[in-house]
Amino acid sequence: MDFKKVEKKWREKWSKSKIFETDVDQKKKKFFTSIVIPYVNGRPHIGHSFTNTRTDVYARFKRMQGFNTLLAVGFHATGEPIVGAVERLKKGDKTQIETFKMYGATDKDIKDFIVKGPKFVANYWMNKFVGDFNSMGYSVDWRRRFVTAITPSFNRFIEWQYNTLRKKGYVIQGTHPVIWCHHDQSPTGDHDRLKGEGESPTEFALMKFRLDEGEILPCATLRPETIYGVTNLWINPDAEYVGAKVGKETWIISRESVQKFRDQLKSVEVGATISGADLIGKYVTNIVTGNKIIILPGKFVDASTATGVVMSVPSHAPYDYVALKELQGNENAMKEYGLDSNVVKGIGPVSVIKLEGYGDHPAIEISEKMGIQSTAETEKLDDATSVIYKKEYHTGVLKGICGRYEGKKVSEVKDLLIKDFVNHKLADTMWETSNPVVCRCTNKCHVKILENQWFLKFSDKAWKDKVKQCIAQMKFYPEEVRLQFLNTVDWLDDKACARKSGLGTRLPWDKEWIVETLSDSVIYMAYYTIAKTINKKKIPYEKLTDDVFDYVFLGEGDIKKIGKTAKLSEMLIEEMREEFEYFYPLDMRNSAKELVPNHLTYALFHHVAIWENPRYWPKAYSVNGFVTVSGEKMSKSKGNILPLASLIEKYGADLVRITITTSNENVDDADWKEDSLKTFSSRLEYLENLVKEYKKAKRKSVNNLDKYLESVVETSIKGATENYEMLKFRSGIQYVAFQLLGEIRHYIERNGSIKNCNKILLQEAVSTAVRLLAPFTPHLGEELWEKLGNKKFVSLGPWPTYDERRIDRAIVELEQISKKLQDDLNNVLKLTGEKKNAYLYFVTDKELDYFKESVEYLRGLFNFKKLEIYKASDAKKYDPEGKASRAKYGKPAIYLE
RNA sequence: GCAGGGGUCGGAUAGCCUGGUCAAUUCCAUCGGCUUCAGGGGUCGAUUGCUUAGUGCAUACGUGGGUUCAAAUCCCACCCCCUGCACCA
Repeated sequence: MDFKKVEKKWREKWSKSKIFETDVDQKKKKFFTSIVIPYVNGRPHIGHSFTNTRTDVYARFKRMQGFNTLLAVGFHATGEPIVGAVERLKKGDKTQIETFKMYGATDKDIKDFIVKGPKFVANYWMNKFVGDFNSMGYSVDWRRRFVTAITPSFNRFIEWQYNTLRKKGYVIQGTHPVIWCHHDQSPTGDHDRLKGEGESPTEFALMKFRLDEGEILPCATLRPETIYGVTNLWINPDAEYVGAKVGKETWIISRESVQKFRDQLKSVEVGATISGADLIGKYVTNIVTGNKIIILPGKFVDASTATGVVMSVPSHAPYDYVALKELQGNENAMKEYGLDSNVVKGIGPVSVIKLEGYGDHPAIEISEKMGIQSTAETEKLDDATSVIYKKEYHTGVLKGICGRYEGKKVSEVKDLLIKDFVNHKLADTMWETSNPVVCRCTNKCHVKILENQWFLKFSDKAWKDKVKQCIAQMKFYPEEVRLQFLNTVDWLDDKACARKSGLGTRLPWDKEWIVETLSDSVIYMAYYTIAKTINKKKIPYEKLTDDVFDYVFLGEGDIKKIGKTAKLSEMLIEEMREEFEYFYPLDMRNSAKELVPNHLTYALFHHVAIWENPRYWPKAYSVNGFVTVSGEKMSKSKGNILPLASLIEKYGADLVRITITTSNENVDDADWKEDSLKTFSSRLEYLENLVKEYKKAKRKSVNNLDKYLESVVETSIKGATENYEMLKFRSGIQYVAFQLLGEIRHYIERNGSIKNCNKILLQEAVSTAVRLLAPFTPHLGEELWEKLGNKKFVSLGPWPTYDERRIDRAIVELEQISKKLQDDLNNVLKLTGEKKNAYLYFVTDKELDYFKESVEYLRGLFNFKKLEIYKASDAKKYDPEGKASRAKYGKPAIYLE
């Protein structure tokens, strides 16, 4: 069949007849779902299509079942990527140009992108999306589309959403540490990093040491308990330090760290520059213990990390021990910095922590065991540090030297120590990452505390409980993901919901903030219900006041007053209200698993916050995995991204649809294999052929085989319907493409030829197969449906119904016995070689009767001259070797000669 | 570190929650036969070993142990793999 021609034909018919434009119909039950709003900085590839096609298949299934089904699609442009892409294009970035070109942008388009900017880019790709979705045969009501951040009335809707949330106390303001790029003046997310993926801001204790002159040298550490074992400080002699006024104190810190403190809400007045070398040899007081210790040179000290001042605890820190030993063995270095070698050599480790399995100085032990010779062996040192740190943290106990903290476990006392030290002004704290983070712009990042940031108060216990209540009444496919949602709700903390850059809607009460992407795409499904009216009547956004939305979505207020102040006709307001009331809630949301811990969960938070009444909460979530291509992850670098358009061009939409949707049905990754495409291609051809041939069936009488076929049809309908219902498309399609079609083939073969088949039953079987496949292969479905003599669209049903009573279990069992008997005959013949005559002995009359109809078929199948059947108890039977005695029910005895 | 998921006969998947009917589902792959079939067609058979007139036995479901008349399925320990951890779509 010419798939492309057929697909074009039906796409046009659908579009002309508008059957996918869904309006309120109070007489019919509705079904509302939407495709997860795609981000338009490119074009759909096979990855999107897995999730999206599953959604369309489900919508089509529901539509065929008779639901007034609305499948809505909008588009997403909120955030940074589109803006970023345009920026990169301006700089002539090759990868960006290639990416866009791969999706079909021309040189001229690229020029337009640069000149006309982000909104143009978004609209450009949106149109491509619409085209591709249509080519795929998605049954979308396009009257309801919009683009977030770009469609003004949608932005108005988001303003209403945030005003409402704020009124209810769900939006709060606060400070928050983020990893910050000073160069870009923005937070640096994981994906924006050249180095340091997975790093997050950590609060370090800042231990203070005082020079005799009064200046403070602050050392950042995660191990404040080791303050009792500090033997010296390390300063990088080559680095530049500054004296800086911090509060009432003067600190000596590396020049690089000044900006950090400023970004962490400390006022820092920079004074004199001090070279690291000048500090070497001076003494400071450990203000916790009162001990005097010396400052030593350490070139390994990174001035850009923390404060550039490091405290040395050789007993418990491998780096410090190795560095100290290195210096003690280096007379030249000591001389160079004017150090008294006797003093340096006199420094010995001070033990602070008792650690099982180790002696007094775990760091020394492990360094020696690992044979670490110099501070240059950073890999080994990092390992050693990590081992000691973990072990001491979990099992170490503080010794007597720690005064009132003696006998406490490190893990128990750490927080208390920091608190005590800070309270007594012996220490401060600062934010830093454990490992360096480098921004894509190659700048080194540090932690900044953002002020006046707006948050969604996801930590709110009552809010969480409500979400859990929502989860309890929802359906999940597969059921296992319910747990993931519950866990997400538990660990979710306050979520920053606004940024200062990118596309988006401004917070109505604080215009310098823009609502962030994951926060403006959580209740947009509600907007679909009213988008039709807004788009059709071109309602200007100013008329969509908060009062209007309150009335439409919440049923609050007096419509007469609202209409007057908003200058909007009451009728239109009522129309929107009716649409919302009819279509809401969302009956099914299908999505990829990556959205479980964010978008899908946030959507629940927002729904329960805005709509108190559970009637409006989402009904069901379905989650699927990602798509790999022949076992490999799709990525730009591997060059294996498969744009949807090129696949449709190559194979036609129906084949792509059925192959991708049945490639997997749980949350594991789905693999796109061209091999499976072949399988379906031949199955569909066979079905097509059946539609051509079925009319040749002439028989009117009904025999056992017909009853068998009838039973198989019923089982297939049942199996397919039940599995589709749970979006288990792979299992469902097995009933149709493999079981049902296979059994039809078997049926025709058993009848000898199509001509001998029962006319009505064969037609019914074929018609059933066409319909059960139609959600997957809608174009072919329409074509075959038409060829079967139907006048209406198969897309509108009716879905085949099933009746358990039509399944004749006895007949099914007997046919299975027959298949098994064939196997047995085969086996015996293989062992004995060819035989002329066959004799079969049955225990029951039931079997004997059934096989009477099959004698000729079996004889022909094995080329026997003669095939006779007997009841095993028959006295007159022919049975020279007494085989009949071995017959059992379901296993007739065999004699061959 | 915190949280979740998983390791099944060449590949991919089902079954395990509610132990036995599981040598284990289904698709694919490979090999062989057939179909006047020649190269993305259909169909039948084989793909742990031995044995056999359609059978039976022994090994098999990450590793090691346990519970039980009986375990892929329940319990314990261990090894390995994957995913998410936020201001980013």
